[in-house]
Amino acid sequence: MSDLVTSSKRVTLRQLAERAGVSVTTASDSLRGRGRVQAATRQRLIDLADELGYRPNASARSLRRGTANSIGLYLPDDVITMPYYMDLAQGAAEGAAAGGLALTLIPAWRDVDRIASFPIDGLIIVDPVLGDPVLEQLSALRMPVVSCERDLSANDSYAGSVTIDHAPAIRELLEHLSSRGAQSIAFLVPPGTTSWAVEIRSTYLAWCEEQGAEPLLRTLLLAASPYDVRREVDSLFDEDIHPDAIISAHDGGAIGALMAASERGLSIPNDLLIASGVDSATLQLCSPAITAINLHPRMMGRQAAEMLVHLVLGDQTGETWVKTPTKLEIRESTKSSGRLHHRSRRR
Amino acid sequence: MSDLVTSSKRVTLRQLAERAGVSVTTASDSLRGRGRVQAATRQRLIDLADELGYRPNASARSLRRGTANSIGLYLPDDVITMPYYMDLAQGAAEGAAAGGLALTLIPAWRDVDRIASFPIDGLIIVDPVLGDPVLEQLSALRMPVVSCERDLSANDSYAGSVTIDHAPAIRELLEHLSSRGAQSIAFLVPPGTTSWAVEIRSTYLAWCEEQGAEPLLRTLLLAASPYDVRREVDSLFDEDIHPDAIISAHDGGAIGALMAASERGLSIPNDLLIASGVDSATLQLCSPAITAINLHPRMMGRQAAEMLVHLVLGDQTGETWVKTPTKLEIRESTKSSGRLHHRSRRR
DNA sequence: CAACATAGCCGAATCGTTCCGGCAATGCAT
DNA sequence: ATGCATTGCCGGAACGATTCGGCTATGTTG
Repeated sequence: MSDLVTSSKRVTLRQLAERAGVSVTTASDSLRGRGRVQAATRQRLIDLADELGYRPNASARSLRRGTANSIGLYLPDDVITMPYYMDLAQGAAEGAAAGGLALTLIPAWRDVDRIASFPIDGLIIVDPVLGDPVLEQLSALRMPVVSCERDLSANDSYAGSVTIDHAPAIRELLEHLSSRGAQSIAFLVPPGTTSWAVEIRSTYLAWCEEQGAEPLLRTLLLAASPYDVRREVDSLFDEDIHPDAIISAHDGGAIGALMAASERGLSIPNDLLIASGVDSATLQLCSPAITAINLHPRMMGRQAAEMLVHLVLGDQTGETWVKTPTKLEIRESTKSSGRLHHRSRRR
Repeated sequence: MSDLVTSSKRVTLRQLAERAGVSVTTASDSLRGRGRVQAATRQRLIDLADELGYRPNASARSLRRGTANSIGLYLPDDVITMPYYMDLAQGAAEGAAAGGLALTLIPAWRDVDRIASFPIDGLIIVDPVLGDPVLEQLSALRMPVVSCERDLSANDSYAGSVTIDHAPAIRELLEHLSSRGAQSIAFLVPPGTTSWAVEIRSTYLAWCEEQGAEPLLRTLLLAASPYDVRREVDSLFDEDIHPDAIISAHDGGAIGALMAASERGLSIPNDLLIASGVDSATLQLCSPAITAINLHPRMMGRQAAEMLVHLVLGDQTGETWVKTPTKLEIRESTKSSGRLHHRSRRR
């Protein structure tokens, strides 16, 4: 029943200082751990602030410090419906909050000026896409920018980035399929406008070369229509190719492959192995559940946010080039116990 | 090459006023359309502001006005990986930006105090879940709160909400299936902790009653494991039930149903119709593509944000209870041309 | 011409926090 | 006792936009 509870306004630093019988300077210094304040006094202020539920006014702090107390998240516009990005966004929000900053979601309008008009101290660019006009003007933002995944152009505007070693991950998947007896592994991959696409594509080609195998590559937009997906998958069977394994870079392609295969009476994983380069909930619900590479998007978002927080706060500690680990989630779609059953080639 | 371009700092109102040879008051009044300023002077200031690329400092404005210039988005924590929510979030970001506010993504920590510590003027609660401790303390936030979808508890803390008329949407789907010859329609639905679940569940039961049909209801968590999904779907076939249509409230269940059905050698849509209560990209990639209800999440997010912007800015105009339309996306999974082929019942 | 109204503009306070510089009191060495 | 360093605390000036009230000129009315 104290007046503190009933007072509708939030407690200010001045009120806190008055209650404690000290100046606002001392109050501020106590709470921020700055200046020269007796330990006892400092603790008294901290306790009182806690008791009164004092919360510093973010606007005032921002004005004084010349910061916005927030970082922005810039997502690719055509694929934002992928659950991957929602996970990443949540991780970023958590990472930002852990550093005392808020996460502002930037609308998918490809325009630097509009981004610049948001009150943010830094920006996370997710999956920089080659040709995005925004990327070329990042320096105009005059704020630290970190990327999730590399920028393909030789863009030196980034203060840091969180990346994934796709090469070993794809190799692990290829080896896995190979160990299950796959000899002809097809690969569906988006066009090379992101470092992810480029990296997994070249890794696949290199691996094929090493193995002396004929690459079986199909290009498929991330935002491919159902029709496109089916056409590309079908093309793998229509010609006299008959792969015994299909990897799709994104989950939709894997599901499309599963569908096309079962329509043709192929048994997964006995006749054909299927895997996805990105994990998603639906892959687990398929029958058989589809093997996929878990890219840990939530962790990636969190790491990017934490890194950016450090940069924004001028913290010299902290890496600016970190890697997120991957994990191959092996599921039924590649669990054939014996060797693959190779059907006779027919035309 | 002007000093304006090279000056690294942003232009302030004071600098703008000095350049124009007027006071800051006049400058502010001109740009905000307040006070008494000659039309010519006003226009001159507007032009100059545009030329210098003046952007009001959000922190200063916030401090002065006592607002944060931002609204928060609070998402359910266990299902955020659904693409539905990513769409909704993007729509909300756009809606907020259209009103000059930023959208802050609130981390999925169920704690009012932490929400209150974010600099936001209002909050969007997406899919209020019965039992969420945060919902009971919304009034402690002392800011307008709008919801996407109704709150099941008689919570009067909302200043507005965006809802969906699920009843007619589900009825349309049921009628559609019925018109395709379905006589025994099974329904997979989450437990009744959200208004969505409750509404579609009761609509289904009511419709069954009207039709004199035996309801075939299975409860399935939104975040159900693959194992759970399969168990519930299988239970529809294991017993002597043999539905000729299955609706799953969420897309994962529909895919699970499709998988289970094809394993049993059922032909979709000839032996069994399948539909989903929520649309998603993967549903279109299935074979056959799965009929679904498009809930227009992006529009919903946008509407909620716009409504909240109005409330925050004290705008009296604008509805506080709006509805988002739905659209039944009919696809191959329910497009059987003739009547369903009813197999002989066997045990 | 006096009295008053209004248009057009501006000074200065305000929001809440941070932090530079300063002041008094105390400790310490000479 | 004197000089100097250190500790503990505080005054007050920013940060940039908004806005209240007030001040001049000019017009308007009787």
